[in-house]
Amino acid sequence: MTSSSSSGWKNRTSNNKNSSKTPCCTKVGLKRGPWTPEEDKILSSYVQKQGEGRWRTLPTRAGLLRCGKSCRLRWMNYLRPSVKRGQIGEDEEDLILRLHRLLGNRWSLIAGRIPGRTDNDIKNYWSTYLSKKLISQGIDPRTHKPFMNPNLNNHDNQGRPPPPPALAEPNSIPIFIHSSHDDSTTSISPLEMSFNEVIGNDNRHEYIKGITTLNADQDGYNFENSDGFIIGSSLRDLEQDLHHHTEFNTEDDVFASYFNSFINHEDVDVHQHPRTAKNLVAQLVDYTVPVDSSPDVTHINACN
DNA sequence: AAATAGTTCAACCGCTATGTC
DNA sequence: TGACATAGCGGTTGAACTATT
Repeated sequence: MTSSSSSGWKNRTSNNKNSSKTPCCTKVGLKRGPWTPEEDKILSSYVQKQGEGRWRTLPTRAGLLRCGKSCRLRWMNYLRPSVKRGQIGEDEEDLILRLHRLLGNRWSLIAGRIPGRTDNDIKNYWSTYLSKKLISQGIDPRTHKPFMNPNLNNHDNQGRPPPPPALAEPNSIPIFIHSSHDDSTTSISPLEMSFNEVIGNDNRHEYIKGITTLNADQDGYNFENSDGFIIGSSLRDLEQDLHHHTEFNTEDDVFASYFNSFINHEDVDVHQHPRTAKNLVAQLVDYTVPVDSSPDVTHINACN
């Protein structure tokens, strides 16, 4: 649907619950509702010439009868050349699911990791399609875990029970993994995280060693995998991501300390707080690894 | 063919974070 | 340090569209 084809946008000003706050678009003479192709053209050419920003005064400068907020939204969500239109692909859907499991409804952060998609796109796709898909699989879209209360698993209108809960997704962000029988670590520049996961039973100690690298410095970080995705854009984002999503909130100080050591390329003694270290690495190494099944951390070390 | 129900998604709102003075 | 402006976020709305009865 293109907004420019619609015409009946109702003025909702009179319906505002809080009438003491005046929405910016209620100013007399300012237009609301769907944008026309002419308005799009004016806004596009103005922003391409003058650049983004100063949205409040942009409408006057550009000759648009819109509020700045509306102009910004139209540009960011629709007119920007980098905005990708069309169907969301399987790979994008998979990434949205995994990022949502980690980040929750933080649409902007999720969108920031999916080139060309806006937060509005992701949000709409989630609420109209993905959340329903998870529910139909017996998975709670808020927690990404199977519904605990069987009453929530509604039978369909023909009395059939819902399908069984989906198994955990396979690790779909490949990282470099090799088998090893020793737990020594190998340096990988510029920063290495290592983990060992015991497989087999107690009598058969076999380790899978996973190694990945995170290029981080004071200006930012990137975490690239073989899918070609670069996850993350700024150090602050990463810090916020991790702090908001650690399930060990009571250990925030330890977590912060580990994290600071990590970004400062300092060695960390993981044995004092193994659970927090495990959580940190689980979050860093692979967005798809649930904390419950994340591997045991044996080492976090800096290398130059 | 018409009525109704359900879905989609652009655009809105209120609120918060951040920057500037 | 506080006031104000601005940018950006997540939640919500509702017209347009599509499917079903």
